[in-house]
Parts: sequence; C-alpha cells; structure tokens
Amino acid sequence: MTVKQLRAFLAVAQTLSFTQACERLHLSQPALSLAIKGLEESLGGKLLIRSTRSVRLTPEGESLLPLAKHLLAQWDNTEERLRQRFTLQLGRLSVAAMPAFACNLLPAALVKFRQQYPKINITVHDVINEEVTEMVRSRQVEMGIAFSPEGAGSLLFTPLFEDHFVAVVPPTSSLNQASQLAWSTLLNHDFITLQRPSMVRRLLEQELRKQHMELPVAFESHQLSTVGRMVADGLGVSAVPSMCIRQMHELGARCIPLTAPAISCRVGILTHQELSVAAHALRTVLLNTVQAPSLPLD
Amino acid sequence: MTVKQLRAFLAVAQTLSFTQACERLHLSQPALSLAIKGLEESLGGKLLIRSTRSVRLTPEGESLLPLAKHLLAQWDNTEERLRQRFTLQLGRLSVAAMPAFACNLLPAALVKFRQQYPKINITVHDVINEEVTEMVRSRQVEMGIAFSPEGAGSLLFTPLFEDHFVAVVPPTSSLNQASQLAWSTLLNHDFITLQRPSMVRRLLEQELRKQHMELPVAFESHQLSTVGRMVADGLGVSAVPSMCIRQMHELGARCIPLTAPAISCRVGILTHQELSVAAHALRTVLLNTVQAPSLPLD
DNA sequence: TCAATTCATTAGTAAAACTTATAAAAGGCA
DNA sequence: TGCCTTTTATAAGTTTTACTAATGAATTGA
Repeated sequence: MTVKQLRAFLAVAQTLSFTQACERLHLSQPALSLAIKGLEESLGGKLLIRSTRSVRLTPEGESLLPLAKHLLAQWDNTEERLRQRFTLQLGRLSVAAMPAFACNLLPAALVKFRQQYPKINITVHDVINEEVTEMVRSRQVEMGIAFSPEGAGSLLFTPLFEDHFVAVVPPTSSLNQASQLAWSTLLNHDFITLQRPSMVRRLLEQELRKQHMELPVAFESHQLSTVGRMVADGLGVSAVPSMCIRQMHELGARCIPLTAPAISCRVGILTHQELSVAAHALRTVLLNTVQAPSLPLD
Repeated sequence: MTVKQLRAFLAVAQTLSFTQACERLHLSQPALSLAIKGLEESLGGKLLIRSTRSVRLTPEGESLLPLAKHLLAQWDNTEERLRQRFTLQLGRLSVAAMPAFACNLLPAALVKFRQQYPKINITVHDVINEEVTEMVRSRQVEMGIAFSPEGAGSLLFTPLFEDHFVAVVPPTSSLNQASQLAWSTLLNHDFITLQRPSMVRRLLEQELRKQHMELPVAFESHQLSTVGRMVADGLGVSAVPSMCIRQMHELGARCIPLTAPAISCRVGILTHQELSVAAHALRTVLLNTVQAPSLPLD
C-alpha cells in the first residue's frame, strides 16, 4: 500500500467517479484504474464496485474510507510541520545565557530574530556561566552564551567578542574623575562582588592572584543589579564585564576602564556540532548584531 | 514523502547505521542513501548527519522520529486490519432474521459459520418480516432472512427453501390422528394466531380469502412460542411455517401437513448487490446448511 | 437501436528505483 | 604520520514501475 494508492482510493471514494478523481489527482484515467487495482491487490480484496455507469464502495471500502482520511490527514500534517520547521515558519528554540549577557545584549538580538522569524518560540534560561555549559552539554538547550570554556569537549565555541573588565565606582567618588584606573588603585576601596559560584568572581580572583593582589570584599550579592545599586549608593566599588556597562550606568554607577592588569575573556556561542535550522538562524543573528560593548563617550 | 522513504528514515534513525538499516530493509546501501536523500529533499532540509564513520540525527530528524514511528505504526495497522477483514480473520456482521427463522434454523447455521470463522463478530436482529427488509434496505444490517418480498427494489433475494404451512394441533385432539388435514377441517376449531402486523398472519388471511375462508381467531399472541404452548395446552389450533415444526413439538404441540389449499412461500436471503467478504461467507454457509424442514417421521 | 458516457485493457514510453562497481572520507592502528 | 579498514556517496547500467494514448466493452438514456 502506497500513499499514492491511498490518495487515489480517497479521491474515487469521495467523488464516486474515476473521471472526476482523475482531475483531482492530475492523473490519466488508466493510471488511476491501475492504482486502485494495485491497492486492492495489495490488500487482498475489492474496495470499489465499478461498472461503466456507476462506482460505489464495497463494505470493506466503506470501512477503509474513514481510516484512509485520517491516515492521509496525519501524513500531510507531519510532512507540512517538518517543512515549516525547515523554513523557520515553525519551531521552538531553547537558549541558555549567563545573566550578564541575558539582560544586557541578548534582548536586542532577540528583537532582530523575532522580526525575521516571528513564528519561532524561544525560551531563555538565565543561568550562571557554568550551568550554561552544562545545559548545552546535556541538550537541555540547543545553544548557550557564556565565557569561553577551558575544556569544551565535543562542544563548539564560536567567539562573539572579547570582553574586558571595567571598574564600577560611585558617581560621588573621586575615582570617578579618572579616564582609567589601575587595579591597585581600585582595590584600596571596599569591594562589592558577586557571590560564589560566579564565573565573574572566579575570573577576577584568579587573574588578580597572578599579580599577587586580592579582593578586599566588603559586600557580596547574587545579582549584578544589586551590586550596581550598592556601588551607586556609595557602599564601595566593583568590577564587571563591559557587557554590564549600560546596566551599571542605569543603576547610577560609573564605569571606568581598568588596567594593570587588563582582564578580559571571550564571550561566545556554545553549541553541539549539529544545529537546528532555527538555532543556526539565531547564531547568525547573534554574530551579526552583538558587538563588544564600549564605554559611553560622555 | 513516500512510505518507503519514511521506513528508510526510521530504520537508519533507530540503528544509526546505513549498513544495518540496509539489512533490515532488504535494500542495497546505495538505494538506502538515495531514499534518505530523496526524503530530505522533499522535506527541505537535513534529517541525518552522516560521516563515513558515524550517523546521527539532526534536531529536525529528532523531531521527526517519534512522528514517523507513530505514522508508520498506524499505516501498518490499517493495512493489516483490512487484510484481516478480507481473509475473514476479523470482521463484524449484522444480520436480521424473522423470528421463525432466527430461533429455529439460524442457530445451527451460525454454529457452522463460527467453526469456520471464529474471529467474525455477528449481531442477529430478531425482528418481524417487514422490518427485516427495511433494515437491509437502510443498511442497518448487511443481510436479512425473510419471506420473498413482492417488490424487492434494488435488493437481491436468494431463495433458501420453499416453506409450507403446517397445522398445529393439541396432542389430545382428535385431529392429531390424521396424516394430513384440509384447511376446512382445521378452521372448525378455535384458531390461535400471531398478532398483526405479522407476515405469517397476513399470508394466511390472504391465501384463505382466495378460497373464501376466514380464520376463526380466538386468541392472538406476538410470540410463536406462546402460540405453540396455547395449542399444546388445548386452547385451540394454529398453522405455522414448517420452519417452526421442531419448536412446536418441543412446546408439546403436534404438526400435521395442511392441504386445500397448500400454502407456501419462499424463504431466502435478502442483501444489497455488494456484499462484504464476511456476509458472502455467511451466505454460502446458509445455502449449504439450511434445508426445508420436514415433519418428523415418528 | 444508437449515441454518449464511463471504466478496463493494451501497448508503448518515460521515469524511477534498484544493484553492482567504484570513489571518497574518516577513524583506528602501527 | 601514513596505511588499512570501515562506511557512506556517486556513477553507470539495468530492471521495474508508472504513466499516457489509443482502443475496447458495457451500460444508460433517448
């Protein structure tokens, strides 16, 4: 039994005429006769009683009719959904992104993506850097955005930009005047940082230790926005990835380039080798829209 | 998208190997490669990532896998059920029969049928003669057993046997001694008959009127078994189709051939032109097993 | 009885599906 | 690194299938 045969049967059963069914199927009449004959032979009995003047269903044909309708509807539906998926007219995409990226750069990229592919449903998992890698690895999400992982294993890392840490200081602070700051200067003040386990926190401590420096931690928080507000309110200073500059400014803090040492790391897209069409499209949008953030020129 | 292509995809997706899938499908490897290629082209995207060393599913392929399983299972199931129906390994059959036949001759025929085709489900509608015709005409049942209808219309009537009316008399009656009875003799006694509308009743009255005779109705009943018992208990006499002879004897009444006039009518199978395989089989069994009932030789 | 309509059959052709043979690529192993 | 093995892709040729055009047969309606 083939799809063509079943479609032929359905057309004849619904029109009760070979001639009409031919038109509907865009098929010559002998071809249709053979198709029906083939179907009947494959099933082992007559489905249609046909004389030169009338066509009607046998009881067995009658019982096949609803089944055939249902089967072909499902068949077409499956086919159509797959096609839509390939043409990005349908789909679901799960992405994980570290918080700094998710709340600063991702939304703009998603706006672009949504404009191009309004039918694709996207779920964003706003989780810490380490979990991003894990979610991609375990295929909970198809795509992650995180700092360049050391051992990516079989995962693919596509760099988006190089992010460098900037100092965050209260607007009232004297540090605010400098065009750039050395770490040694910044660390003379009370330091506000993210709580462990945070990749940002670990990166800072790791790089500073190489220079025999240490964070004079006064306050800790889980949320970047809390850190920003604490700095803005004069509780101390901090250092954040440049992705967060806009957020920090909006919270009322000031950002200043940091040197000696300049700490930076690559932010990029983490995926498996094979990508869905939708994920591939989002990847392209990200590569086109995301740029390394810089300090405002004010 | 064809059934073959989908089967090919399923086999490869489940074995994750073209070579293994080939064995399962009894297909050469190039043919399988082409089938997958064709499927991918028809759907508009890649379903399988294949290198010379490994095969794995794309996310789209992953999403097709369960759909393909489901679709093919339904496909095979539909095909199998139709085949079973044609080979009488599955099926449902509704039959209507007039009470005299349903309770006397039908059961034995059904035993034969059941022995040959134990998987066919049969529903018997035990209804009056007129309703049998109507149920066949309206396709509530596929087959009816009734007296030969005058205007069968498009229905097909296949005679089974010629049934003649016999007298039913009490075992205590003097009539019981005769080897045959004339209607004129029988009608000297109180007559017990079926209530209208009954074909048996109508037939009798119709034929007797031609001979200017009339039924001296004393009692009426809907059920043949009631008529039989009434006669057996000496309330009066009756006349029934020969089909009922055994039943009457079992109820305690005696049956005697009736003449002047000998009233008879054909009992047969009523169907539409087209018959399901199951109905055809039952028709054959009926033609082979049902014989004109005769008086016991006691 | 004849014309018209409709499905079946036949024959020839175009297309497709399949197989064998060969090529190319990638992992395993020395 | 380079060779061997395994596995999929490609090419060429053949068989099979599917289709169309032409013809035939049967039934309805005038």
